[in-house]
Amino acid sequence: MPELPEVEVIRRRLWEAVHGRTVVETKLVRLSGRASIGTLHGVRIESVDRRGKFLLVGLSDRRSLLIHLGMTGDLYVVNDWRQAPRTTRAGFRLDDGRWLVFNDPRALGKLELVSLAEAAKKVQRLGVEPLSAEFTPELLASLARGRRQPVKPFLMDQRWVAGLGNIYAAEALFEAGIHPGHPVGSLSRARLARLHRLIVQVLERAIESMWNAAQDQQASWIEHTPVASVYRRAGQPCLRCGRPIQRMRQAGRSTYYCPGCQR
DNA sequence: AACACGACCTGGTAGC
DNA sequence: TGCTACCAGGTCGTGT
Repeated sequence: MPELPEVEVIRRRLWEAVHGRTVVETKLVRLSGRASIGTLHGVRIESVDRRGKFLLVGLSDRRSLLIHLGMTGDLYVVNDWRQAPRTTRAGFRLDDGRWLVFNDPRALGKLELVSLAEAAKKVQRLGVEPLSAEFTPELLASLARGRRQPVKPFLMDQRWVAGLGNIYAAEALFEAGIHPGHPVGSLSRARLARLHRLIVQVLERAIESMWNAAQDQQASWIEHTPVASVYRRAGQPCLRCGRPIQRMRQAGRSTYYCPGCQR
């Protein structure tokens, strides 16, 4: 489920819950395939950072837990191991008795324990952070220049801009009034500037609204996106013009858009 | 370059 | 109720 806003909210909740705590026991469950890690104990959690859709949990032994949540991953703290769901893949007991749980029903996530240098290297190939000062209309324009690729797959490619996934790419394009199939390189400067602004806005709004919602909940996943004007709304009327939202296939993924509002 | 497609995995739901 | 088919917020590798 996690794109940038979800991962960011998870990061903030995690930081509040675990910073300065020491891991005293590791439980690995169903941890095959993409997840690999040794056991972990006696190390203090010193930081929880995010880069794109990756979480980096910095440890006192100069190593880092590098986590990608895949499609269905979640990371949170429970008071008791018995509260961890059946689909849990790893758990870390903290020195206050609580458990940091990596829950991942579809098991498409990744969790690995690497050196700080290795972690840095792995996230190095990611593109610009869309909520950083580095992400400007000019940068977006220069990334787009000369590319004939449809704008939506372009936005979802983590090498250019890191953190947008299927939902927020579709939502930002709807807000910007841009058709997802429009070749990114032939969008006007003004439209790219508008897209830039709406990417930032859509992400910030989602973080804010989920962060507020997260204050009330202890451990459960924030169920749905606060901003879904088009995503998964095929056949339903567009909130702006009333025409039915369309679904199309792009690069193997569903794209939702309004044929009236998006050109 | 820009796709399509399959692999990796499991669960929810719509339709019969 | 039970079965099937399709859908799903991601990434990676291969083929065309």
